[in-house]
Amino acid sequence: MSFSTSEENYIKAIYHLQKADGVVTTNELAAQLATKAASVTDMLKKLKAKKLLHYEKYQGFNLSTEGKKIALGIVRKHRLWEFFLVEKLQMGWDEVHEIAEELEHINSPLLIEKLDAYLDHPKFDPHGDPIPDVHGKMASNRQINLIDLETGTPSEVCAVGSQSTELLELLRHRNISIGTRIEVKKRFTFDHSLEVKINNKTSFTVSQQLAQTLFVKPL
Amino acid sequence: MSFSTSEENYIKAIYHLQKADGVVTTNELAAQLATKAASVTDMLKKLKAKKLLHYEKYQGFNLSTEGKKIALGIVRKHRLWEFFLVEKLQMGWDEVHEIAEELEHINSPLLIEKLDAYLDHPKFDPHGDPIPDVHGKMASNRQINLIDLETGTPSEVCAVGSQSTELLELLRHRNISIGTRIEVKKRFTFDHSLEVKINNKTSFTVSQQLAQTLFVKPL
DNA sequence: AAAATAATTTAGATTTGTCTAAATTATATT
DNA sequence: AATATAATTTAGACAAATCTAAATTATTTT
Repeated sequence: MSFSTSEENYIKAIYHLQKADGVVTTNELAAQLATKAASVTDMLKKLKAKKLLHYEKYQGFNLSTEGKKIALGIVRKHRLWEFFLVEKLQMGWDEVHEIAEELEHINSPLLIEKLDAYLDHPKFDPHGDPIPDVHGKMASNRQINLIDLETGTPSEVCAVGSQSTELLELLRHRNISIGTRIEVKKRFTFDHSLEVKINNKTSFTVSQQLAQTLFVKPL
Repeated sequence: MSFSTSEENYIKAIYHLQKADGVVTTNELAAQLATKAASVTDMLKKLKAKKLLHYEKYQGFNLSTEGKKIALGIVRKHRLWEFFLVEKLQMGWDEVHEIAEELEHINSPLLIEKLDAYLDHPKFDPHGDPIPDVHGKMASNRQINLIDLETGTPSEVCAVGSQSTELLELLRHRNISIGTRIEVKKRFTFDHSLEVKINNKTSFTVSQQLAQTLFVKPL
């Protein structure tokens, strides 16, 4: 079965709102989609009829197992395209979201598998969010971008936003790899660079660009 | 101004049907779009109101200057995406059309300029059709794929479907470049390879894959 | 627990793009 | 030139997705 762009947007929005297994309300969803509550109610009936969500009048709603599967497929497409736009087309990570919102509705499993392979099966998108695999599985890490790590919080490098040789060369030179302990010592607002200490030993400066491609898990 | 997917499909179909400056008829267009004549009439009124075509009841129609500009923009997107799918994602040139039909409606001038640059400003898509530039200009060559060239017709190499180093290496080795005279001597149906003669001198065999990336202009 | 307020749903209308069936216009045939 | 046929347009209906305004249900307040 295949879904309209509108249906897909509702499914994705519910997915993001229901975090874990919470229940979503009509007004919440209407706000998220910049639409009216009445429109949401109409769509809920349709999605319920298609067995994509659990919904009883006035009681809130959340995605069924099938609905979650659909949502993860859309999230997968969105994040793979974002990765492509930043990594291959050199777009800024702040200007790719809207374009990915359109690309995510292109319907071709073959295309997405080819794209995934071409990008070398990335695990995280440029914002650090994990990319679900074909079966909907993804890294559940509560990871954040190094640039967003609070000063003084010990943490561990858990992902890199790119596989480019240039980046890997720099990381090797700095002795940074997955699992390396890292802590922000000081931030310079002028150029958004950071002074970090790794493995409680070596200290050095990290550029904004590098900090944006490194993902860490606070310990 | 921006257009719906449906409007864009009508504009593109009219563009392809009106070849040069011919007039298109309602039934023709209905057949092309697999829709009914009545639906076409409805849309024609809308497009006329938007000044995208010249249309008088019962008299046929064709694109206005503005309409052609829109059409060329869509054709540009379609062919750039096809090039991307074949060249980068390694898809077969027979399986990319439908996907490009969806991708061509993504609306982001920045995206298309970035994609064009990433692909190294290709002049022809994988089927040998010229790709319009940002201003709608394109090679007007009546060129065809080498694989479609009739046996015994002298012709001239006028484009290559890719800029990959692997291809360029092979072409240098074979002494083939833009302007080289080429003629098909024999075809082998088993593997679709061709025996060709270049510059009326050297003969050798050309694989199906190579023949599909070479474009020639019959003399 | 009743009244007031907030959230949600229903009813009915609108827009876009489509359709069928009927009416109109153009073209071809005799 | 009149008639038959083919092409096109009009009229009216329908589905999807949205909206406003009114009605209903839930929640909060006193």
